[in-house]
Amino acid sequence: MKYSRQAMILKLIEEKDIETQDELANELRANGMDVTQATVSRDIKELRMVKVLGKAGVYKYAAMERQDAVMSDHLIRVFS
Amino acid sequence: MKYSRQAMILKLIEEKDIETQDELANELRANGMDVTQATVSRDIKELRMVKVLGKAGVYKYAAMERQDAVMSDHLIRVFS
DNA sequence: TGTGAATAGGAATTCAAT
DNA sequence: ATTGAATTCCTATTCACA
Repeated sequence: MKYSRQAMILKLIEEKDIETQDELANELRANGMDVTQATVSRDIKELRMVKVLGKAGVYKYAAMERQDAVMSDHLIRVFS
Repeated sequence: MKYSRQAMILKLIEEKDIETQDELANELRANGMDVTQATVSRDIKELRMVKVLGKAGVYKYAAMERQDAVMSDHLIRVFS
């Protein structure tokens, strides 16, 4: 089921640094969710996730905060 | 020169939606800066830019707001 | 350092199929 | 609608070099 999987994705990226979609797919499978990279890619798109440069200078996936007001999308800020 | 190119990159992504690094390289060349995708990739990394889902449901490059305080980098917000 | 050419690796999409 | 397999496309990095 899609929504529990997407919820799991958001949880996973908070708990650990996920560098690739394959890695995320592996984590999901380790949590009993059978899924491929293609689906992870679609989930990432729906969740409007991004790949950001982490502190260690390594790329990792991150979630966007929900924002319902009108906004531009060429300026992004990282939050604590 | 690297810094004027990176400044141009930030300007370009504000002016128009850039979907790929090749497209960005083309724009830079159209502005007299001879550059390849490899360098654009490195610039994007240094600038901590991200690829976000734009309003039209199409991916585009966007800049991160400067943030010097300590912060997590798994939660991102789009700004107006 | 900074860069390009080439490549490897990663991600988005197509094309079924359900 | 949702997904996987395969493919295409895109990006990060390697390797050489200025």
